[in-house]
Amino acid sequence: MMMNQQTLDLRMKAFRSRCAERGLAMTHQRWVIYRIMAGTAQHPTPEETFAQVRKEIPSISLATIYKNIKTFLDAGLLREVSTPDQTMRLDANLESHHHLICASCGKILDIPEDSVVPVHLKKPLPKGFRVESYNVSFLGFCGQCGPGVQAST
Amino acid sequence: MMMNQQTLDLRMKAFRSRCAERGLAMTHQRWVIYRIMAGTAQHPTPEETFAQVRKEIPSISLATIYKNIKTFLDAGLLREVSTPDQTMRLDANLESHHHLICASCGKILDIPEDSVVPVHLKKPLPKGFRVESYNVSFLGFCGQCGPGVQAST
DNA sequence: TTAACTGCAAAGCCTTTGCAACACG
DNA sequence: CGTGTTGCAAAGGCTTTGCAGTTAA
Repeated sequence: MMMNQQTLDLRMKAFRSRCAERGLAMTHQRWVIYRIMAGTAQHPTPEETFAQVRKEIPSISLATIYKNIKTFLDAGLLREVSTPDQTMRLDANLESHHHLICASCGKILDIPEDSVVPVHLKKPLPKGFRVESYNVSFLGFCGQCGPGVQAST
Repeated sequence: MMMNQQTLDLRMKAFRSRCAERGLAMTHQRWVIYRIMAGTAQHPTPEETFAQVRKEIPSISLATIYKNIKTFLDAGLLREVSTPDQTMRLDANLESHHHLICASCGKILDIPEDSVVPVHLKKPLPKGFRVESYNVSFLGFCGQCGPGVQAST
């Protein structure tokens, strides 16, 4: 996960203009929150993001994390992932993709769209329904868990 | 949705033995909760279920609904559906199936497994991951909503 | 009869909101 | 400078828990 200063500057510039396009101020907090979310494939919860951001901005509050997550969702900079968890999980990967979910530890891995043969419907949909997109969730067990193995804490 | 007394008796018997198999007492509350959940394809929330059950058992408490939902989930009589909502949605349809989700009003419709051509992976999975099942969520707009149309309350 | 279940009320999360001080543009 | 943003604290939902009384088997 090495990243040099130049790359970071470029990303910050890109983020700054994406904010500008939407009339959002580019604050230090926003940049750190976004950089951390976009820098992980872990689909972090607000709480996990808070913990990470706090390492850089100890004074940040959880409310700011929540407010900005909402702002980013509205702006289309983040997406919410559906999981059986009772807490929100976020995804900064805006490309169309699918998910691999470990039934034991809950870990979610992304699968690129082109790893899956396009899904077809064999039968007509209920009348009037128009499909815009679809998402496949594969449920199974990751290497660390394996079926029958208890979830590690 | 007509159902005669005989059919109901049969279902109740079936439910009673399913409870017995798992060492669960067959209470009036449990039967009504289960019957109502199994009698709808609407993937009800605990609150919606509470409202329905209350019509028959006005004294029931929301805590009893929650406790029994948990009991049924553990017993495998219900499943939890993943949605972008922040509230739990339940499904008494235990057959393998897929979902059609209206992006506007949030309604979820079931699609039988055999309406979808089996999904294939073109590329290998991350090392060690074993897939047990998968679920396809189609996102779109139902007949009542249509894109661009405001969600009705 | 006895273990399990119910209903109530209180507590526990996660998330949102109101407001004064502060920062971006 | 003015609007938008932050941090704090309090409030709001949804869900869980503890307990005394009740019920199924």
